[in-house]
Amino acid sequence: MTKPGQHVLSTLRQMIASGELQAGERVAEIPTAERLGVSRTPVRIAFRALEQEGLLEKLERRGYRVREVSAEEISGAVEVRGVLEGLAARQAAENGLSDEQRQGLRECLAQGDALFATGSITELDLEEYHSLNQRFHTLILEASKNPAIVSALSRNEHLPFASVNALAIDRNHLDQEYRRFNFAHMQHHAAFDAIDCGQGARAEAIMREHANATLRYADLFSQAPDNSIRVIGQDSENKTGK
Amino acid sequence: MTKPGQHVLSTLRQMIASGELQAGERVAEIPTAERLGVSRTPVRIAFRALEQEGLLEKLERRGYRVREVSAEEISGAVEVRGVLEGLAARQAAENGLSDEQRQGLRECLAQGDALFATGSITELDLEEYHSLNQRFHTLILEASKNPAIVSALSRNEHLPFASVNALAIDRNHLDQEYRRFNFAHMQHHAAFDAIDCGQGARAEAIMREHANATLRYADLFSQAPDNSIRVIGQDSENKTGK
DNA sequence: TCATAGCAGAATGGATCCAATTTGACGTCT
DNA sequence: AGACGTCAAATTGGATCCATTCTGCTATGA
Repeated sequence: MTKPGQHVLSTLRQMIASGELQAGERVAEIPTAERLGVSRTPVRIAFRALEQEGLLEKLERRGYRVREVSAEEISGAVEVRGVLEGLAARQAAENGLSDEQRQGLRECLAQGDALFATGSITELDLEEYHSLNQRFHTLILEASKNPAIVSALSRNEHLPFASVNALAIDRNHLDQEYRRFNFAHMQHHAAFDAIDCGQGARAEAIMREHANATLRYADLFSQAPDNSIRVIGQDSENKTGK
Repeated sequence: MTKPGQHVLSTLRQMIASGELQAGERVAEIPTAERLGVSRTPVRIAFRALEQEGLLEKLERRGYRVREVSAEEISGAVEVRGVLEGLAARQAAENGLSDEQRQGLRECLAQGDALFATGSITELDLEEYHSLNQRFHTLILEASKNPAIVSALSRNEHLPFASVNALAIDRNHLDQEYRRFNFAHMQHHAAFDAIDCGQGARAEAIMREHANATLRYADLFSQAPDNSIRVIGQDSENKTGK
């Protein structure tokens, strides 16, 4: 923990993503500070940042609340991600890839090929493919040489992805997940091909559609959010309907 | 000043946009706090926010520095704005406009028509058109019903727009500005027509190209030989090449 | 019995205090 | 003369303290 401030921020992010802080739950500075063993100052900073990221919403004079993300919001964010990564792919195609960028993308594709070669996939492989996927997308963003895309995306990075990534892997239907990720991987191949050939419009179209692959489609939207407002603290059993 | 914290933030933003804090200049918490007559706490919060907005960059253990925005960065941000507003226009076309949205957009167009009807334009008119323009764009973003677009855009709101909007009006060539804004206004008409007819793809294409109208094109990039963008203000004679 | 006023508790926002770390300079040694 | 080590100044980061304000309950009066 070389940077305690950043540590508080990422810890809270993780607590939200993991569901330790449930959607709709109220969070206050003092209990959170005590819980994490730090002072109120870094917590205050972190709350502001998390509000910016869309993970918290401010209740005037009553602290913050973990935002509930609706299905529409997620699909809207996915669409935003689609056009931005589409733009990135187009600009990457127009700029041309450097040798190391091409190399990095090819490695991602090859490692993915190896993963899917067996015809089945384990839970562990999914984790590995996930990091592979992240790397591929990051490389395309870099290749666009447009930092504004990253900025615009960083807002959505946690809102849809923290929710979707935690949710989107259905470990009870690994065969179904296999097909979904295999399809996404094929889109990666197509996107790389288009970028490497300098086909900007095609690369854009592929990446734009590809964003939808981060969803499990209708399957995703079946969770009922709890509308009750609770304050986190030591007495969480005291959350009776009051 | 009901919200001093917000006040500090917007004051600093204004100081950067107006050039009172020059690009590349270092800013520290204590002098800034004394200058604004507040404590270090709100300044610290504001610096974090300004860093997020891309107006400041952090120097490790040495405070912050006002970022210099390159021409490439601005054109990249404009392109991001283009695809996002294009997406908004398409979704607005797909969703259909509500009666009041249609009414609001038509009012913007009519007021713009009145402004341009005389065939010439004064500096005052430019200010008015500017607010008109803002309203039009905001209405389209609202009509998209996709808050993620606004989120993604808010990051870019200050970086390119604070610079470009202040920059982009060349008060010495109002006739040229007239033609430029007239063209932009025609694009507004076209965009509204496409949205109102439910032509999503056409609306998207128009708004996407329209983003470039926020630039003075090549003219913009010929003023700063060092690639840095300067803000025109009251003391524009002090812009010696240094 | 219901409504209103007042009071206590709680929570944020800002100010100040303390600690840790880095920068830059100065002096000395090789 | 140059380089290295040490020291002081400055600056951020975290912790604590005080003021303000909002909420919710309670008590009293109609």
